[in-house]
Amino acid sequence: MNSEESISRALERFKSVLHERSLKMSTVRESIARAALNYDGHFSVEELLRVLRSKGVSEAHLATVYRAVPLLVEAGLIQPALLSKGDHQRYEVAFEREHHDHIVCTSCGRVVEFVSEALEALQREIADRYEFSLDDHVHELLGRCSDCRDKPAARHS
Amino acid sequence: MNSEESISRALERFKSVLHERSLKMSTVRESIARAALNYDGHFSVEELLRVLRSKGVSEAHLATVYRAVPLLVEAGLIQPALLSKGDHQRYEVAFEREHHDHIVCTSCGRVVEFVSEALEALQREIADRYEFSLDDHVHELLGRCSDCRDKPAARHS
DNA sequence: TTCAGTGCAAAGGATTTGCAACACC
DNA sequence: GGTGTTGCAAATCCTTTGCACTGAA
Repeated sequence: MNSEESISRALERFKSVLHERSLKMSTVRESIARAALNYDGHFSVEELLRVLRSKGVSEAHLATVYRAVPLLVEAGLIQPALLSKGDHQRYEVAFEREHHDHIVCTSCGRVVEFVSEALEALQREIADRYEFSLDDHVHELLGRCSDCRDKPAARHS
Repeated sequence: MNSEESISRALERFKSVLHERSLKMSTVRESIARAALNYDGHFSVEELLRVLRSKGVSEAHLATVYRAVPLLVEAGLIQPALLSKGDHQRYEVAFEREHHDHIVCTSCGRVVEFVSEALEALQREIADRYEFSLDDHVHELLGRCSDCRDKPAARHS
């Protein structure tokens, strides 16, 4: 979810990244970018396509969306998320959003985002200890939320 | 890598988990379990099969290994590892090994395991904060090791 | 006008599944 | 002897690609 101004800046950035690679900003590409930027939550390529279709905004083809997604990632508009969810890769808006990690309920699938500077610091410290320069990390906590604690564990997808 | 005694205990456990599900401990299943337990590092199903074949221990079929792996995971002999490595799922020995996370060099692919009680504690704290019971987590640090810091980033698979 | 973008269909690659023959308990 | 197991091949599922046509700069 983004404000109109934020979306404009994001599209501007997208366009400039495309330019650098001598690629073009097409109508379809822009629709896909907008749909992604407006997506509230974590989406798969298939789900993004569904939104595009439902809004009648565009008749984008599945393959086209698959081709656009890596470009959106490269431009920093979206980023991969929810690695542990077995099925297909999911993404979330990254543009002008602060870094966060996720805690996922394995029973109902609820996802909560959290920010912990202590955690970030600790990770930098660990990377230092092993003489790694830290570029990124994948971090997800898995458990059961307050509503599901009593129910038996059951991995959702 | 495990001692002979550890392997015996692991096979015992495997057998009992199979029993609970009225499944059987076959020769092939045992070979697969042994190969997995002896594997030093992080393996894919395909790689595990390769070891089985090379040792001439067994003519296990790929599909059979795919069928055995979830059972080995359920019995706690192995666990999924290296989620962020795009290609296929990898596993590592879990039986009688202490919990650890990984730091991966995105340039040369080197993987270092680390243990941090502070990190574990912090994760429990965060789960508490959101009223989640913490069952598990996925955590990988990505960066470049001391040998690769100068080289440009290049994701390995 | 010239590359790049798109739709479509077909290819890929990892994993799964149906089924008949086979092996444990 | 009766189940569960295995090999094999075919089927899936997500994702990628080749190609002829369309579109943006």
